[in-house]
Amino acid sequence: MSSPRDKRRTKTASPAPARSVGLRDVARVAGVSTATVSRVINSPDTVSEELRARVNSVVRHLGWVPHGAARALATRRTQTIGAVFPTLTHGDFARAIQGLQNELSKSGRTLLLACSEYSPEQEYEQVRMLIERGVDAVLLVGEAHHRDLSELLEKNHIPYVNTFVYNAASHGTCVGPDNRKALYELTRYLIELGHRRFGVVAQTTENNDRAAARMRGIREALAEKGLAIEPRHFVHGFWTIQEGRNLFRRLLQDKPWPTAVICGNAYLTVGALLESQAMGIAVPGQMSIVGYDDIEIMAELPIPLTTVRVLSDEVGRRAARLLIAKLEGREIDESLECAAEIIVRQSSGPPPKG
Amino acid sequence: MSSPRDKRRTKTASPAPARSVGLRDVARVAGVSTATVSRVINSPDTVSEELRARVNSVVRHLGWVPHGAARALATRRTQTIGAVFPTLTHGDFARAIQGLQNELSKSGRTLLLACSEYSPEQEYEQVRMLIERGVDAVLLVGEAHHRDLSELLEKNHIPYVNTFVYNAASHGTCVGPDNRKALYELTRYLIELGHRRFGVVAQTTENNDRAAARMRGIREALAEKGLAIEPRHFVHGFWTIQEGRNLFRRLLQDKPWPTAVICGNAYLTVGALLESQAMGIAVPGQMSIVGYDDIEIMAELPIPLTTVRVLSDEVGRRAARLLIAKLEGREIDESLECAAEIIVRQSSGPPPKG
DNA sequence: TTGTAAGCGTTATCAT
DNA sequence: ATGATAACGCTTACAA
Repeated sequence: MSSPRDKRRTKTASPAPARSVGLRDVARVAGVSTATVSRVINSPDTVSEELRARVNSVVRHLGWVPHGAARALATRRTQTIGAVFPTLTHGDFARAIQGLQNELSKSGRTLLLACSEYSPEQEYEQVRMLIERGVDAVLLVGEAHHRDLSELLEKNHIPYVNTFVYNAASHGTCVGPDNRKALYELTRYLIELGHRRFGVVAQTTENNDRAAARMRGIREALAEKGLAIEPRHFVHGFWTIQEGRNLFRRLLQDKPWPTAVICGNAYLTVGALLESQAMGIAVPGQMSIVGYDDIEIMAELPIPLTTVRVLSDEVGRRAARLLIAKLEGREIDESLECAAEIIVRQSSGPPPKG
Repeated sequence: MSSPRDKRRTKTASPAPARSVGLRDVARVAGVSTATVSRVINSPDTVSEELRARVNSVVRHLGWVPHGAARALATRRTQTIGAVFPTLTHGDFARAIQGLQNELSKSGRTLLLACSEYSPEQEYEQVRMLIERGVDAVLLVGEAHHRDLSELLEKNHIPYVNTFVYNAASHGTCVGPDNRKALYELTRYLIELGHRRFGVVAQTTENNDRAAARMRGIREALAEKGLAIEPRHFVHGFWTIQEGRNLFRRLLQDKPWPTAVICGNAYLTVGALLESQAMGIAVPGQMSIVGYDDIEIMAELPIPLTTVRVLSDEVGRRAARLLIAKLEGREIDESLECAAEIIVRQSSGPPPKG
């Protein structure tokens, strides 16, 4: 008498690791069908009290861990979402990842992480790989991507979200601050303090539409008052503290100096301030220095820095909720625009007289 | 005439997303068997030039992306490795993740990320979930885990590695610096400068065996000279810059002050230095302040900080290589101990006279 | 070199 | 409420 189950283990002998306990074993030991075991796991309330208890006890006893790939194959869902960040060491992305992770784990989902190194090609490749790994949805940074990326995602029916960007035109696909508006307002704040001569220490805008939008905000606010940044007062490069120092020094090669210097990110800002102190410049008496993004050190330096605070972990969290909503076919009611709040500290003030 | 292929799509109509192109479609369009398509992907050189070209072109044309779960089910490998970090925002872990990621992607592997929030229970649960997700191997931080964790991993034949720890006794399972030795040597360095009265600003050692090992290193070095830390000169807490400031201030409540203060991590050190400056203490003239771990700001502050540099991204990279070697049944020849180098900057010097 | 078909460990349909 | 069994989309003996 050969039951259908005996079919297993007839031929195959893959070089892969020895198989361990499976749902089938649980079913056999518990004396129920595989369907019942599956139900106990996935919809316990459709199974009688008694069987549920029996199966659960066998599961624990045998130490069975369901095989995700098999489940994924059957359900065509992995409960995994993928994210591609330009870099992982930048403070705001790290915080976003933490928030994302937190929110996902609430619904038993996991994060599959990839890194584009600010290259659209690499971003495309990473997304492809994530899709191959079966992610249910994808989180991206920015809204400028490889030209084939959206097609790739749509062909595969993968919901996605662009983070750290927001503008009304793209509502529903973006979660983040409105970069342009944030720096528009920061610049207005400085103009209202009386500043007219501005310097900018920026990170390169190549493959970084967030940084580009921020530059736009600055320029628009200035243009409204008939102002502009002199070319020699616009310097840009990488984004470390070191680079901030170097760029700041370059900015001040010739007089007259700008009375206000806007920096493109937290690290550049810290660098600029430290260099200004090394050069003996009085901040804000002689010059105001402001930044974008808020990392802890900015508030702790001897001259605490005025900056724009974005709650990056909130960006991650909201992006997660948006993706989950999309997966469940729900509409989302919460706002997708994240506040970008100007935190005025001691590094900004009116320009020097005369 | 009904070919066996016609069996598909008889019953099932899952609520899951519409299926898209599959290997079967590629095979059909290219006029070859499914086996051939599979071979073109996995061992191209066993297929004739002609078919290979034809299949590849159909793959591109149809935009087929192989289904990872199906492949994982068949091969029992996911090419994914899991990592559980206590937190993701701490600088050294972020760098390790970056290194890990980098090294994994070289061999087409991906990182599945989880976070334990310094809780052994949560770590255990996260590992369980990673196993369920089918990770081929697991990276952990530290070597003190939930009591059932190693059994869980071993029962499931999952290779793993403990990172950010190293001691000769556990060679082969650990990749990282020898925390005890690193702080033993840092303390020796201070003793040799002439310091006798030490203060420690530590992060809590609860669920953090790395921090505990570092404390041991300090105490051993002191004990060798018949020295010890006065209880009131040992303060500990969380690990932010803020906390560093607070703890430092508490440390100096009564005189006589320690002449050397050792901090448990980079953020605490920065906080301690900033607070010392706010208090008008001369560093290093009046007091030396040293730290553990090296983040960029430490080198850039007005008084650059002496600290222990650990190449965290190298920890991530080596851990990845070790895991891959284990998966491939290879022995690894490179060292698993990562250097912990004392970087002497300006914050340390001889104690004040008298 | 290429094709056939069994099997990977689940879920879900259908019947009971 | 439970059981039998056909998918899920791929890999890989084994046969040709």
